[in-house]
Amino acid sequence: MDVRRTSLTAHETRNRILDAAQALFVAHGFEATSMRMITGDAGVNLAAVNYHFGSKDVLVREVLKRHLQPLNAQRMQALDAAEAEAGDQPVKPHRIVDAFFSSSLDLASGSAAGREFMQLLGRTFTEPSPTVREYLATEYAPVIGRYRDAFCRALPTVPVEEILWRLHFMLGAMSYAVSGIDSLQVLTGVRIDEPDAMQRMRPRLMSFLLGGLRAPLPAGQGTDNTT
Amino acid sequence: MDVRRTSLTAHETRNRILDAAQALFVAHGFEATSMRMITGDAGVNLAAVNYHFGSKDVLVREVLKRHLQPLNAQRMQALDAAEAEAGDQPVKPHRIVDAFFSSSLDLASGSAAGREFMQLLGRTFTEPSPTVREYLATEYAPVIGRYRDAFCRALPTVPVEEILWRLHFMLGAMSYAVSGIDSLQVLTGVRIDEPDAMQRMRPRLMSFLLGGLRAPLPAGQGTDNTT
DNA sequence: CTAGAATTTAAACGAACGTTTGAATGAAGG
DNA sequence: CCTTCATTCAAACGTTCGTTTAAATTCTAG
Repeated sequence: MDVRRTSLTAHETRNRILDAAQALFVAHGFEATSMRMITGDAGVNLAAVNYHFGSKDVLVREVLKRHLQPLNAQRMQALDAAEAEAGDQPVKPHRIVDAFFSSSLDLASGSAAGREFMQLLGRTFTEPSPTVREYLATEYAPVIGRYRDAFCRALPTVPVEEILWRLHFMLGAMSYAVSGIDSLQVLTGVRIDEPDAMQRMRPRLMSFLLGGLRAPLPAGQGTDNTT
Repeated sequence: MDVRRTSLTAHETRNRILDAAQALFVAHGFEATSMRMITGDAGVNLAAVNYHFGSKDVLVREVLKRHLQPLNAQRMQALDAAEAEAGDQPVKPHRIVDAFFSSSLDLASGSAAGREFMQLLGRTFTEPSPTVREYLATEYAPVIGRYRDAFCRALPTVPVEEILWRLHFMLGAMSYAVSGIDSLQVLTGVRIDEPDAMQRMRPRLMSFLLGGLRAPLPAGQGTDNTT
């Protein structure tokens, strides 16, 4: 009845599968990565994924959850800290942006696995798989809600719809910057593999995001700015 | 020897395959879309794809090429026109941004098929398939080159590396805004299916992009700004 | 030491994949 | 009319997919 008997090696097998799967998902995508590729790279038996995770779909979710859950928790904490520091004043916009995106960039520039995961995460946002989309939505919903509210307090004169659009644009710029770095290579010759690529991108991305956030609102030209 | 005998219906078969394939690629991705799904939706025989295109890989390229080639041609023309209008003066940055992104947004807001294609294109940038990446690179290289030069002339004080980063960020914000609109739905409740969603997004995106482009350069903090 | 659960293993499962084949179909030219 | 050639069609090709099975192995607890 004691479940924790051989769990040490079991956890090791699980982690080896998760590591191999993450690397292969980045390199080939979810669909194009087969169980045999994963178990082969992980050095475990083909049946191990189904034994430890149940199915490939669950494995995909677990690969994402492993790093996304801590990441979003850190995003919450960073906003907590910024709000505590600001007292009863609204947090300044650039602090909110910093809280959200620094958490991501910390993960991306911390380790090779973190960079790998952020690359995967950026791709996953445009993943059509219903399972993946559903998981991402539930995982992100509370975080986005908190940040939306913080932005609304920080920019009380800006309609909430405008704030959501800009949050969306900022998310896109970052996701693409991290995950679509291969296309950047075509344009600039900068490779993400260079260990300091993330560090060099970071201040540039932050400046760009804040510039976009602070841009003048478009004049009410034809669009229904009823709110 | 006369090749144009039954070619009229042949072209029709080709187009029906391309249309069905594009819709399915958007809904399920390249890998998850099978030949049987495509030919079934198109109402043609299973062997038709291999007969008319040779392989699934070629079909994917043809689906992209059909709209991307005209799109990039229009981007070139738009920059030509802006440069002609500016005479020997450098084109203003906001005109360059407008030339590039208006072409995309025109396509996205023109027809349902155009919107569908732009959604597919945004996803394709993060597609790991080597065949697709290679095609995108060759298709985009001359366009990016022209726009990079235009930006360099318009912003002579800004280092080319900074310009490329910002171009990359802008591309990401737009790609994500168009293709990842499903995640926007989670955040805002705005659905891309609404016919005027693109029109409502357009001024907001343009304002955001220009704000990011004009943002102050990050101070040389720790990064090697040797150039 | 031994009973028993947890894990690993090799082998096989049916289903779906992209592609190929050879005959049937249809329209145009001599 | 008959040949010709492009196209369509149903059927099958071999391969790979995710998953399952049952025996072998490893580990722990009593």
